[in-house]
Amino acid sequence: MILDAALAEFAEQGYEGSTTASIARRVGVTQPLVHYHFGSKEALWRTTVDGLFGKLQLHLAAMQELVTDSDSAPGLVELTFGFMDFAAANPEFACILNHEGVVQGPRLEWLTEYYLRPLFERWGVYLDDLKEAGLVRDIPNAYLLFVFFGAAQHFFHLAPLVKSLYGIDARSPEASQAYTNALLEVMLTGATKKASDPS
Amino acid sequence: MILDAALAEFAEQGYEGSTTASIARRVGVTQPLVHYHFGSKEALWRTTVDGLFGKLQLHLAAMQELVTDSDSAPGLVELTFGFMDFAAANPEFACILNHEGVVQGPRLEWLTEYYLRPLFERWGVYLDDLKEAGLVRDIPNAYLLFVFFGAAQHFFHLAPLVKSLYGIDARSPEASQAYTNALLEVMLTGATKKASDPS
DNA sequence: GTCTATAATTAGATAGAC
DNA sequence: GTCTATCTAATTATAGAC
Repeated sequence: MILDAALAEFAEQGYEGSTTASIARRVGVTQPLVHYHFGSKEALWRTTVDGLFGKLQLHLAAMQELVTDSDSAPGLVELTFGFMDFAAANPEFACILNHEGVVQGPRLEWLTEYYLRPLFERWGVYLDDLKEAGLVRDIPNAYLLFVFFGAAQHFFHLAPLVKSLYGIDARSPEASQAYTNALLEVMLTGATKKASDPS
Repeated sequence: MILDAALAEFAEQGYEGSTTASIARRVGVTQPLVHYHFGSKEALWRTTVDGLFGKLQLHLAAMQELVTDSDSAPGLVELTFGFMDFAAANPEFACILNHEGVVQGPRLEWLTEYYLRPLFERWGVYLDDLKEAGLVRDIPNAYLLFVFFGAAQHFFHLAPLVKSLYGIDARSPEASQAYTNALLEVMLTGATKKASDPS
């Protein structure tokens, strides 16, 4: 499938570093075929990203169905767990965001407008509710979300670096689960040991 | 200065996406001049990264001089503050790591061996000490450090995305300081509000 | 749909004048 | 040291056969 190869290539190399010839080589077809199907490199990139965010939206919608409560706390938990789940299973998501988020330009504007702003605003509404209820600290959403967002993605995004440093396969189910637990523990209660903790 | 332009280009575009012609254009010189000074694109990349990590090491050494205590806690605090300081002032650091950390290869191996493993091991020694002293939770260093590392870099690394989403200039001194405070608060005590907190 | 052939442009790198 | 000129290979994209 050309789109799978394109996702892998764009995730690893970024838009500028990717070539339609290399994408074609991954699938074992010729380079002009990529243009026949998608028109241009730019159009291929958009179709690829559309597919990725479509997958995220489907994943989040499936999780959100389980939440019937009108309260914000379960909504935030499901959104957060759902996102971490997705980020662990689809490291290309973090890779593409980390490539595109560093330079202003039409691709970033498009990503923000269509996909990222709605996602962050959904999170923001939950957080505002929970701050008002006195359950979450009074830290601006931009900071709170980037702390979570950065920590949630880094481990999976930089899987080859994790492997090189610690010999851990960050994309294995065991490591994913363990990292998710560690992150949520730190996000909820901090990394320091409290007097009330079990020794 | 060619090296400054190279750092900006490699940070924004990654190695594959960067061109020696574009780097030359940033400084207003011709493309062959880049080769005259550095020999090849690969050699230019290494010289650029050497300079960046050299700057980090100088920065950390200057901070560490202030720590005379043999205890681990002040050492960890200085290393952590020093790193965040540096990451905020040099967002290219995070950009380059996020480009190179996603694909196995000679550049990543070189980065890990020469610069990243020593840095992470230094952090690890402090953390092990503090875990033994019962001050830090019993979470593997790989997880603990990637939570911090990811959160610490994300905000500065994705400054254009932060701008696009929240209108905040992540690289301004005020935002840097506020984000650093927020991150340390969450890392130390979590994002949830405790009964003991002031209302 | 998938291929071969190829056009137009751009890449990294070298030679040689000043 | 910095330039112009240039080589070779690779890039996006199109035309046309099957």
